[in-house]
Amino acid sequence: MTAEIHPLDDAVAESSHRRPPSISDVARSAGVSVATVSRVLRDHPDVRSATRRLVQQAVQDLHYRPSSLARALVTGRSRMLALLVSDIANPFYPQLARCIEREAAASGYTLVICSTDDDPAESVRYLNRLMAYGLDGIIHASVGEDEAELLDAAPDLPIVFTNRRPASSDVSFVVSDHRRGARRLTKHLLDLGHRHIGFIAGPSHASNANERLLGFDQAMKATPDARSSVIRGGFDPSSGRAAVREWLAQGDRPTAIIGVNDSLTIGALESLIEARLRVPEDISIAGFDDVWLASSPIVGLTSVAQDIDELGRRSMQILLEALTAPRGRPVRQVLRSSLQIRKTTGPVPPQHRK
Amino acid sequence: MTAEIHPLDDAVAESSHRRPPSISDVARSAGVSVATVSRVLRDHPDVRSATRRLVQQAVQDLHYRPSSLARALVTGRSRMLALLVSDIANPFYPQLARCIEREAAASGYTLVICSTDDDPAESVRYLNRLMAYGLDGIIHASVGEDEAELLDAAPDLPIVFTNRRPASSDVSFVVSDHRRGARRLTKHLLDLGHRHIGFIAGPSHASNANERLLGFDQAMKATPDARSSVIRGGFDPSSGRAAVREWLAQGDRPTAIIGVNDSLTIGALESLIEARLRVPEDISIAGFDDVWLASSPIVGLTSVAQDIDELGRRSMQILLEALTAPRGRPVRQVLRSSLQIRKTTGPVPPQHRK
DNA sequence: ATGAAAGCGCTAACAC
DNA sequence: GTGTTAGCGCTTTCAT
Repeated sequence: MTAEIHPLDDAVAESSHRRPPSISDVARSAGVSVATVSRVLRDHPDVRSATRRLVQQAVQDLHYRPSSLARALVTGRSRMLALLVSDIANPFYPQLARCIEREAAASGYTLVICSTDDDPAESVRYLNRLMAYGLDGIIHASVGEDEAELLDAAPDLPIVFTNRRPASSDVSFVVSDHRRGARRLTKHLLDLGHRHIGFIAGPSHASNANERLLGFDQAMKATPDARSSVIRGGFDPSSGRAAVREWLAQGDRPTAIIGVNDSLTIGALESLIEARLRVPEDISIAGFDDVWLASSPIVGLTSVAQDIDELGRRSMQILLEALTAPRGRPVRQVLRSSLQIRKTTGPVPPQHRK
Repeated sequence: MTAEIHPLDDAVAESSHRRPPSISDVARSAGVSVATVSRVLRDHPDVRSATRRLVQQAVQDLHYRPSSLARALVTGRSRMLALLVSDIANPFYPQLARCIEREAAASGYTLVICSTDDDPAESVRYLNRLMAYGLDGIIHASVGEDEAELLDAAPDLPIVFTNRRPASSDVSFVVSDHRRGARRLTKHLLDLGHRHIGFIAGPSHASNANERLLGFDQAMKATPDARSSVIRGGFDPSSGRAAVREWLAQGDRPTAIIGVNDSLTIGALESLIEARLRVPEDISIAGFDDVWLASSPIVGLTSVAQDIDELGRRSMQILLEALTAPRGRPVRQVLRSSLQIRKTTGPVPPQHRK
């Protein structure tokens, strides 16, 4: 392959920093108009196949790459999507993110993951920043109290909520049946003989946390001699640790503990271990989400599993539909969760039996 | 607040879908030219403060938001950065990502996190996709064999490697002193009396993994009666499990195991537990990175800690400099790692003492 | 089937 | 100080 010589081409080796080729460079090189190049690039049928090949050749030769920027500017669609999560360090979210990422890429969309810390201001800041880039849509999986602000910062932006149920009634969502899951888990503990169960509840603004608490309450209320203790906090391991410390300090600790998610529950478990309590002989503990670590033999945490992949797949699918069909009816889906019983829950210790 | 009436304004309630205001709308509303509006937006000094206020008022009234898209198209800078990671589900990366995200946002940059699976094709695909959006720079923290491809897919793009040392000599990087860390960890085990140490090495293409292996080898070679077994694999927990299974199957297992990262090591630990081996009484085990889970009392894994936050801060700082100063000399930094001794490493069991 | 031309929303000369 | 204007790289009528 020998280099051709272009006599008197303007800018022959003129500068070491040559700008990337534009569509008009391709057009010139192929001897056609920019419109034709544009058609070829978008697989428009009205192009003679000879012309098409000509253009494709020029594209190759020049290593031409179309500018999504310019394209987005003129079409008004950036093919860029955002996923809002509470905290990418909570293992539930990477799993969701990877799944959604894959789906998005398969449909030609680029996904930007935003860790909001459940701070509404941060959510809105992110959203505004991305809207300036022409963001096409959002999957909202974080649980901060940002729904109203978000919805009116971007009234016309397709959005689907997942992991949390939106308050507004005309927004699409996919969630797990948190309440039912909580009921089943609570029932499991009651069946094991526990009559004093602690619930580490997470922040009161989070709808998924509240539904889980609700399910717990329902199951407990249905059992006359059962007694519950609820402690509020955050979603992270340190909140779990704090809750356990509080129960231990006050002397009258529950014989079983439910944490509102696995991340927090693992923190609680840490504190139990530090306090030399044996799990489940002295105390039982269980969580929600069934993240990878929960199922690991190291921890073996009893947990209410969400079908994270299905959550991701469906929310992406709903968003894609909203993206093409402008104003469809909101889609509302609830997925089954499943109770995974492992080694952190066992019968109530003898001395606490009635 | 009563609504004003705009008689005969064009497009009065003409459609429910009004397009967002552009800079020329603002200009018209403020009674100035677009150039002046642009100046105000960019804090250009050559604007009378009265005019400035006028414009700012119009911006507020119209809820105007400048289009980063258009801006990027004309300036050639998108203020968008990418972080390439191997696998966002490996807890090392979210920690790094959050730190870098924060730094980026503080400098007005938006960060896109890309999980490459250490697949070069995936890296390049991501990069191309983002370059079409005018990506300004990259922090490369994934360890796939993609260096050459990446570097010539984007020869002029500022890039800094972190977590891995690039082969090319004129690329900036910040890494931890993996080799020294490995030597210290190995020495710790040798001091405990271990003479047969297994190393689960990760993929052979990963430079950080190789440096850790190198450090291990150095320390082992310096001890005449010490014997090592090395098993190659991936970076994830299942590779750790596979390695342990192999050692157990072949009967002559090491008395101590080092995993090339914590994620993999935790997998190995799982298999030890399943095999009813007591840690550290029967066998010792340790890893690298010191992710949060390693330091948790549940696991309490001995680990060589990287200063992840510092890694993030510095790589961002180097990238920012490269972004402003076009062609500076490459920056090469090596950070200290520190050995965290916890409860998974202990003296060699009596029957294995010489 | 192809081309010419008008923008998309902005910045950056350059004029006044 | 402020306005005019020519693009940035593309898509999209509308002609031909």
